[in-house]
Amino acid sequence: MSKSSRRFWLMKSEPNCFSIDDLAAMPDRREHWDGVRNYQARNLLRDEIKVGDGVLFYHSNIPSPAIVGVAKVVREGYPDFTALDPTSDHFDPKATQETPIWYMVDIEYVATFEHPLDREALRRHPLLAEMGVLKKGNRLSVQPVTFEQWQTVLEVAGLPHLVEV
DNA sequence: GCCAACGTTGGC
DNA sequence: GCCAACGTTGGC
Repeated sequence: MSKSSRRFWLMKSEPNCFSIDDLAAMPDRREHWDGVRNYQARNLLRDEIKVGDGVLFYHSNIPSPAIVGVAKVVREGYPDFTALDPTSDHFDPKATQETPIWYMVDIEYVATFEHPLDREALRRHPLLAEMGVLKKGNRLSVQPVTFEQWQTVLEVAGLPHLVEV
């Protein structure tokens, strides 16, 4: 098989909450992507996102929102235990062991861009201007990215060798 | 801080 | 099942 079946995603995080530096600083450079409380994103985490998929790490809710680096999926959808934890900010009283409702995946740090790709840079590029993250009102915290967009982001970021990582 | 867009909730 | 009210997201 010449074409791999892996897919590509963009995941948003507020860096004040969890940044790419935080991911890189984890002991094994891995962390679970918890706290997603939107059904559309939940369905992606539970059903679509597979081990080996590529992740564009996006920092939101800051003066200059941007794609700041790359990660990869190392564990597929499993119940988001923070929904069961009454002390968690992400606690959901409707979630139970039997019906967890919310799911998460684990990702592993791959690289940080020397120069983050901000929204202006994305808009400037014909292939990237179509990305969901640029669309007005798009609030999905996990969203699909095409291979072409993935490849282009890595090329623009000066890390073309990571396209196949 | 503003506000548009969106998702969820709950009365009816 | 409709829809208004509300809360949240997130760029600017």
